Formats: sequence, structure tokens, C-alpha cells
Amino acid sequence: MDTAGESEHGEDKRGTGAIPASVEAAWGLRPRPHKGPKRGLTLEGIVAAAVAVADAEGLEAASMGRVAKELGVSTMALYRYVATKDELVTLMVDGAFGPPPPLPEGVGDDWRAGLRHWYQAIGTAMFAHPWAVAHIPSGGPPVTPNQLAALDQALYVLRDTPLTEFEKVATALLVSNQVRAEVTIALAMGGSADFERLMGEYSHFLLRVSDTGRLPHLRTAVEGGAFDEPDVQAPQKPSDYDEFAFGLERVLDGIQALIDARRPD
Amino acid sequence: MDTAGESEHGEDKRGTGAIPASVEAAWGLRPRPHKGPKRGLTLEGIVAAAVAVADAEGLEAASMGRVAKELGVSTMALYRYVATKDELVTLMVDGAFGPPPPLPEGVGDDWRAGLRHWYQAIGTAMFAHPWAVAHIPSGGPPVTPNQLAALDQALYVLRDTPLTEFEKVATALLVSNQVRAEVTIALAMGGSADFERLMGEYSHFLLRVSDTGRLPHLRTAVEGGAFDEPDVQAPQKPSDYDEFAFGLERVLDGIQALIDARRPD
DNA sequence: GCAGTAGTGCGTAAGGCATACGCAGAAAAC
DNA sequence: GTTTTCTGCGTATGCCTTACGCACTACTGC
Repeated sequence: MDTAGESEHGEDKRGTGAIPASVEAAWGLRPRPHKGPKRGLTLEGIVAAAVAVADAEGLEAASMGRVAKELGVSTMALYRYVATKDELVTLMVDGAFGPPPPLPEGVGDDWRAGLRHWYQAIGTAMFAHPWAVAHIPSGGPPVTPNQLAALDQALYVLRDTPLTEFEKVATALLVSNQVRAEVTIALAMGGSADFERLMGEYSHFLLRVSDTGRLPHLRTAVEGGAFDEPDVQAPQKPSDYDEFAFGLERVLDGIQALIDARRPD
Repeated sequence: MDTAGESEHGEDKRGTGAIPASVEAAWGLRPRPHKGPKRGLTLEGIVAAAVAVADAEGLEAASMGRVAKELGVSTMALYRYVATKDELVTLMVDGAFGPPPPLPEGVGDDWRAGLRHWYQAIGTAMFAHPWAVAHIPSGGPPVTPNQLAALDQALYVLRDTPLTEFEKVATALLVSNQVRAEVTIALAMGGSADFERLMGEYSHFLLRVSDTGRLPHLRTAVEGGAFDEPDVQAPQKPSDYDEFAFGLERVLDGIQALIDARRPD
């Protein structure tokens, strides 16, 4: 697993640098080999089948054997397209998100509205594929086509701001981290179904563990209604995923402050 | 896995509400049972052994069998203390972080400095136990002792701000998400060792995939030096983990803006 | 046409994993 | 002293990923 070096079996583990070969294939960077028999499968097909299984039955159901069965091939056949299960998961996440939806007319001219839209689009996609949320940051910086397309979109939204290119990228990462965190906790809370009950149980638990003088400030917060104010809304279904979440607005304000400082006139 | 109900085997899966029994045990909320033979192990001991294995050889090495062997007991003995592997992992993460270090003198009076310190303390702990980073948000809202102790500390820091209790909690979550995201990507980049080389390879890759007119704004960013400006520093070792990261300052600015709006005088 | 050969799918099997279940024995309760 | 309850553990099941080698295919260079 740690050794590089070209093995006879499977694809080369590494393409150029640290990018897995299967990811390069997803970009179309791998030239079609010309010898040998025709390939019976496509990487896209494999990924699509795996995503379908994960959508229907969760990520843990999408084992190599199961995906292969879905495609009518043997388990090991998949390893001609993907060096490791992790690579498949990376591609599955990318495939599940798909290309970012185009920005609505005019929204690209106001960076704040544009980022709100961007945030909501990502959040919606995440809600549609909950299994993909927990695995997004595993592999480090974004390398897959749709993820980078989304990043490109954010950079477009920020094009007229006085931020440096580094700051633009960092801003996009900041916002996307924010979506991810918010969706993660929302999904853990049951996706709005038993939200109120779970929240009630949670705050009850917090009262219980803070009752002997431990965690006095947490207790104050619970008693102050931090977990049952109307502010604590159940995260909504994909179609109307709350785009004015607390965290997002704070982040946007923070970026606003930087922009104002950079452009005082 | 989905059915609740009390089974004869293992601990009850659920204590009160959705809190696992082992987590309640970690809080000392479980009364000692009085019948039966004395227990040969302690939950703390199991968690400590598991953390030691994970620290030395990574999370995947810390299997139930391995941890049991480390303690000189059989694999199944552990299931008298923990209902499931996931519960153990939850407790491992909490155990790895340990109690939050006390705030230095005076820093508790300035919320901004206090949150910076808080951020740095969490980041330092994460760097010391990289395996724990990927699993923090898995189980939903924080329920374990040390995690909630850290939350309590953040609420202490924010005690004199005009924020509502809900907003204080949300702020703490916001900052902790930020640490987590930043540390995750830093660790993926090799923990500052090959940072420069990997960053170079990454930006080279980005140039390659954006060369046919795809991702024009990303290409602009790369060419604009978004990935090799001096701003892009190698994340430092635990002792001096960069506490003035871009994301953190944006978040703090955003909170500042809210505070200013709330307290205009 | 006809080798040579690189690349194909796949069968087998190894080694790991979490964990269901039942049992023998220990210690407290009555 | 009997009963009850909880202990640790042996056994076994059914997963999982993936190493390896084999038989075959279809293209290349002659």
C-alpha cells in the first residue's frame, strides 16, 4: 500500500505525482491503449453503478463484489479500472455530485448572492447523496472533475472582488467546508424527520451531564435555550435547503470585512 | 443494527435517548452493577490501549482483536464494555484529545484572543493524533466528556459578548469546524514534510486539467500563484500550529461583525 | 498473413475484519 | 446454600479487499 513502483497487476498506482491513475482516466488524460482486447466496461459505468447502489442502500452496501455483480462481471474485473477501493470511492463522490448547476442569470455579478447560491447548490447535492458527505475531505485537496468544476464556479463568482487569487481559493474552501459541516450535523440529526425529538433528547442529555457543576457555561447555554430557540431550525429537504444558515452568514461577513479593508473607497 | 430492543448480549445499545451506553459510562452515569464477578477491565483502559495502538500504527491497526491482544484478553471481552466498534472509536477520539488545556491568564477576557487560543489548542491536539481527525463529526453533535469540556471553554470565552446562547454555540461549532477542515487538508498534504513538493505537483496537475479552456477561472488562479504564494505556508508542527490561518481570521471577522451590529455603541 | 505481445476478464484463495451466540464459572443477593 | 446476574471467552459466520496466475483477445510490426 505504501510502496509505489509499477506492479504487473492493476493500474499503475500513481499517474503523475500523487494523482491516482483512475482519477486521470476520469479526466480523459489517459491515452487509450491500443493493443489487447477491447475493454468491456467503462470507468463511468462502474462509478455510476456504484453510486446507484450507494444511493439505494448506503455506502457500505457498495462493496466491490456488489458493484461487480450489478454490472454482471466478476469482482476482480473492476481492479483493471481502479487500483483500490478508495479510488472508486473518490470517483463515486465526484460522480454523485455531478457537474455543478449553472448559476442563475445575474447572480454572478454579486459575489455574496453568488456564494449563497453556490452554498445552496452544494448543500442540495449533499442532501441527495448523504453517504458521500462523510468522505469528501478524505483524500486531501480536490482533484476530481466535478469538484474542480465547482471550485471554478466559485472563483468565477469572486472574479471582481479585490481578493488575491490565493484568497479566492481559500474563500471557496471556507464556504465549502461550511456546507459540509452543516450538512453533516443536519444529517446526523436525522435529516429533519425526528429533528425536534432528537434535539430535545440531546439538550436533556446535556443538562444531565452538566448538573454537578461541571460544564457551567454549557449548562447556561442549554438553559438559555441554545438548543430549542426558533433559530434552531430543522434542516430542510434538498429543494429548500436553508441558505441563510448562521455559519454561512458569518463567513460571508468575514469575507466582506476583508474586501472592505482591501477596497476602502 | 437498526433494531433497538434489549438484547441479552453486549451492553444495551442505547442508554437514555440516542446516547450510547458506553458514552454514558464514560461520564460515570452508569451505576456499578452489584451482582456478578468483578470486571477485569475498565473502559478507560480499553480506550487508552486503543489510542496507543492508533497513535503508533494508525486507526486501521486498532481493530478489536488487536486492542484485545494488547490488553491480554480475548476479542469478545471488549464487547462487554462497548456495544460496537463505532462506539469505541467515538471514545478513542475523545480520549485522544484529552481535557482541553486551561486558558492562559487574561486571554479569557478578550473573546477574539480566546478563540484564537482555543483554535490553536484544538489544532495542536489534532496534529498529535491525526487518525482522530477524520472521524470527529461522524457521530453527530458532541457527546463525549472532553469534547463537551472544550465546548464549555469556548462558551466561557464568549460569555461577555452580546450573542445569544444559540449564537455562542454556533460560533464555537463554526470555529471548531474550521480547525478541523484546515488540519485535514494540512495532514493530507503530508504534515509539512513534503509540503512544497506536493503543492508543486498539485498546481502542476491543475494546470494540466485546465489547459483546454476548461476551468478558466481555476487556471487564472493557479497562474496567479494561488498555490505558491508565500501565503500558502506549510502547516507547522503541533507546537506552533499556525493560529492566524486565513479561514480563522475570516470567521472571527464575521463574528466581530455580528457583535458590532448587536452592540453598536 | 502471421508472429509477438500487451492487455483483458476472471477463478481461486488468503488473510483480515466485526460480531452473533452460547457456555462455564464468579460473586453478590436472598 | 441456593439463585440470580454478570463475567470473560471459544467458536463460528459471513463479510470484506485484494494478491496472483491463467487463458484468451486483438492489435502491431514484419
